[in-house]
Amino acid sequence: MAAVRELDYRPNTLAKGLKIARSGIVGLIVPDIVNPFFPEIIRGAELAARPAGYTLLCCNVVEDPAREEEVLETLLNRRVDGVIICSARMSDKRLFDTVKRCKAAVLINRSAPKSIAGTIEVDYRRGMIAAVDHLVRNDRRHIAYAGGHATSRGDQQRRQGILEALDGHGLELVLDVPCSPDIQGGVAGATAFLDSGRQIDAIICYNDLIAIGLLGVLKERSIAIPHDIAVIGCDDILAASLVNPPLSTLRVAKEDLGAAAMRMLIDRIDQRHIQQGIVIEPELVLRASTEGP
Amino acid sequence: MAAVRELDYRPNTLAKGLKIARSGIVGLIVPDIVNPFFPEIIRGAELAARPAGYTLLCCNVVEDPAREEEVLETLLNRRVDGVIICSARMSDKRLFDTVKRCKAAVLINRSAPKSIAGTIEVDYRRGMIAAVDHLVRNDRRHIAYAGGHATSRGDQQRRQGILEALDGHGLELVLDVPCSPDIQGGVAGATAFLDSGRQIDAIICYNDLIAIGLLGVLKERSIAIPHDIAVIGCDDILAASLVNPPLSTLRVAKEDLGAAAMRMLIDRIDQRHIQQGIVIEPELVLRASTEGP
DNA sequence: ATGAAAGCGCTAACAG
DNA sequence: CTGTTAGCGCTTTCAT
Repeated sequence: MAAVRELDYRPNTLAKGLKIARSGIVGLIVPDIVNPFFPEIIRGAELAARPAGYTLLCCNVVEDPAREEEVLETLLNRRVDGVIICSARMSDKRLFDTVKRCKAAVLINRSAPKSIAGTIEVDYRRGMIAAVDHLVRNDRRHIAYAGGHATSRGDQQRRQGILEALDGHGLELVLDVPCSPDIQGGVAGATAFLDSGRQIDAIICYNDLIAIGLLGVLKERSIAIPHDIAVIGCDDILAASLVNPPLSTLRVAKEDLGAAAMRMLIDRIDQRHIQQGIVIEPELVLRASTEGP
Repeated sequence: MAAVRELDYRPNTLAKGLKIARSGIVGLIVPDIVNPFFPEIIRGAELAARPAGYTLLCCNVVEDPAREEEVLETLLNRRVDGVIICSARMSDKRLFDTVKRCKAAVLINRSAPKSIAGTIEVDYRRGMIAAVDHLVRNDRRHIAYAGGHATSRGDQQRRQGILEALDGHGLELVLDVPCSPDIQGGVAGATAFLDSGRQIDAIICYNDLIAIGLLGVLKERSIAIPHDIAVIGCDDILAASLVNPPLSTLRVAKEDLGAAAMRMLIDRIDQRHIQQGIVIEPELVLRASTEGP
């Protein structure tokens, strides 16, 4: 102990990791760290990781599937003890093949055989049913969807919920436009809606960023919200409550989501497969971009 | 090569790191990943790190100096090749002592002897002088400051610029209230301003989150912005342009900042100390929370 | 050119 | 209970 102080000795975590075959690092892959949805997940995950002695290595893949694979490969070579992947865009086959090589894995918003990875999914289907029901209750009949990437599992679930609910009301989806999941995507989407010439009185968006971009264009074109067109987003990011008019949205407990994913991952690392899959219910938050309940 | 395929061999980065005494990991410490200022820095840093073969290990210290030290220690034990620290809150002594043990380090918004660490600083002093000048030019005479943590170097620089500019106009700072650098901090700050009973016609905020929280309270109390009180934020986060009224602010090139820090760090890792310190000039962005120029 | 061997710093197993 | 040793998987040096 005297020598420790004398030489300012620090244990070398690398060497320790090599010996005990555990790096003490868990990876977290997110599509875009600049999208405010993900930092809260990261924070939840990190808050759960540190007390358990793990360091969180979070990687941003800037919405690029090739980079997603490359990053996952890097993490595996670093012998991370486990990996959490948010909204993976890879094909099932490639994803499962790679993830199988991990000691432990948890997928957020993607399903997988429980032997390969634990899963945490937001029930966007149910959430979107609530959103559509609310719109129809307020006499909206011409509903459009500003969707996300086709490769996104969450996008498919949202669409499924929307179609199902519309069907229940004897309605059809007026328009379905894929958008990149950011403000620019919403701007482009809005233009596509307006240029289509179709009658639209409500737009549901894949996420709040798209909704915010859309809102900007509609206001510019002097379209009254919600009078002419009601808008609903998804995620409930900070900006959703701040824009004008404030945005109705599906709130997702993002920090809880991250923490739950991390706890599940640690359970799997320790070979305790207590819970195999968790489903989180989003909550419909009504603000001025749709009329009251 | 046949065997490589056969056995699905993957090089063990840990073992390699142990041998060559380079982990290939660079650390990035940010005070709060949920504050939209930082994800853009992270992205810039990551985008610069990957082509150079480094993996970015980004750590969130949730505005807690104790955790800041703990995290830095963890990174050192992992033998990271270098560290970038954003807005470090530690005392000079502790910070320098720890950072000295790194192979390479870069500090963002904190100064240090160039032998210990490279630095990237935003010239908040100059930025705030521009902000005050603009307010005074529009006949604001009773200016208050919603500041940040006293331990923040950036806070001191902002205050210095404000005081200097006010002095040049023969004015004094009406009120100086420290706020936690988030929306709640702005809400608390607004209450403190209003309860002070002092006459105030402009408020400059440490960052946009504080300004946004403040804006909410002012609107609630039916105070007209900018007519009664002008508000200026700092950072130009996404939400700044979206709130009502849109927020005037000091724009900082966040992604560039992160990328510049990473390039400087890599230079230092490679023993090329090309640039020792960089100063970034913020840009005054005028929106409706202050009157036009 | 290709191959053998030493050793990075740690832990776990074993001997004293 | 303390002390020694082998070996984790890689790179680098040295001998063939």
